[in-house]
Amino acid sequence: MLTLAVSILTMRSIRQDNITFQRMHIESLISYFDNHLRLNEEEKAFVRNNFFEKRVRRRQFILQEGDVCRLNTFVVEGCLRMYMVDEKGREHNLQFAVENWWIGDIGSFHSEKPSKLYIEAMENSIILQIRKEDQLRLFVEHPKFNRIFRVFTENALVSFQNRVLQNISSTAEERYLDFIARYPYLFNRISNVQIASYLGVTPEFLSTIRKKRSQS
Amino acid sequence: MLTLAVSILTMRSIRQDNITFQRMHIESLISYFDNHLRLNEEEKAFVRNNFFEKRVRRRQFILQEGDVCRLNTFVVEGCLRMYMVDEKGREHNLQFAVENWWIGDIGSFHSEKPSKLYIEAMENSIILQIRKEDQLRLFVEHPKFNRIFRVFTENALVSFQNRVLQNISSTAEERYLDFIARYPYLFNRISNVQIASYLGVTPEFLSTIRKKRSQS
DNA sequence: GTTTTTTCTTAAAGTACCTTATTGGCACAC
DNA sequence: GTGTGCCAATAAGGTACTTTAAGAAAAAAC
Repeated sequence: MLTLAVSILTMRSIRQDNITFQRMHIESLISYFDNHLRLNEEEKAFVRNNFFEKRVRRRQFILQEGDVCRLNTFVVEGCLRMYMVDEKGREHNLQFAVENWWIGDIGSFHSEKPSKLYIEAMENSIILQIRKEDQLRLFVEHPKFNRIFRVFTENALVSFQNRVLQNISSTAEERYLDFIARYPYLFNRISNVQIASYLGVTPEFLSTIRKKRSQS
Repeated sequence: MLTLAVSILTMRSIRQDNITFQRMHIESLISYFDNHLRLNEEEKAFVRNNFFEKRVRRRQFILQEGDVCRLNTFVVEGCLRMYMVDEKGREHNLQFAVENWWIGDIGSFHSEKPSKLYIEAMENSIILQIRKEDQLRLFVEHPKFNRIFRVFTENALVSFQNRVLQNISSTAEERYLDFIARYPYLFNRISNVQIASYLGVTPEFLSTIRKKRSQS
């Protein structure tokens, strides 16, 4: 009898923890927004009601070529990558996303045309997603989010501009060093194959770059 | 006396034309906005009062390395380019802008840090510019523009993403063909030196690509 | 209309990077 | 234990692209 009571208590405690834990995730998105532009209670409620949590396991896809991207994704925990497969079957990483990053095929999301991209979890991950129609409502009913997302998009644009500049002006070695300097937390977390694909070189050539650097 | 009268008339007529002409320019920006999201009279008035027209001649700069980019620029007529100069003195074109395009160093505009970019007119051009503080007022006083500029920025982001994908996955020849297909009006208008710099290859190599293509 | 500058082309030698193939190491499944 | 990926490293031969130099054509400046 005593044992039973303890076991029920334990279960309840675990359940409680899970609820707290899940609530924490959407709250971390809310505080993320709130840090950019203070939200009122209505706006917070909209976020709570329209983003839903999802858990994806390593190697699971949240978008595949040919699908229309109908969800915008915020990463709470874990790591994902977005990539293209060319006609020779080679993969090319367009973007990684770890904690507090957004990921999605914006082009497909807006045009509602089939995406040419894949988004795959590289680790077991926890994400928050919103449907396109809800995001549109978000922008109409709570115009503040236009401003927030305009700034996010501008920041993303700047980093892609820098990447283009690097690609047309730097060697693979320079791009690798810049990657390490810019994303030290990624560099320790993902394989060199993935980094090579992001930089636009073969893993073999990245390996020779690394060797050369470790020697000098 | 008659001659004098005629000459005054002519002058007035020219002056009149210029005024009409100038008014037309800001109106073309207004109808550009209006096509994206219908503007009311207040919003139109704000645009009329806060964008100012400027004429720049070929080879003139509207931004130079080290300057903070404090203006956002809309091209009414002409053609400009934005580029970086690397440590070896080579120029790398990040973007062109012709009629109805926006150009500016968004990173510097927001951070107010010195830009690493140049923006130079490649033809005599007519542009409309807004100061940063006025654009911020635009966003606060007329929230609709957050939405408009969010969409512009998203479109720009998509095209830079495509460019990154191309740079890491395609050969110079493929990128050249794509450039021609995507921007036929630019291809006829700017020199191959500039196109090469945009694609990230030397003019000499672009020349061999062109030769190879003209033969087959 | 002439000079000056810029653009386009060609060619040869050099370098950055790719392809293919082979190896060994490490994690995970059966 | 043995098989089965997946990842990192290495090497040799090949290709894409650069560098340098030089000449001709076109455009811009005077």
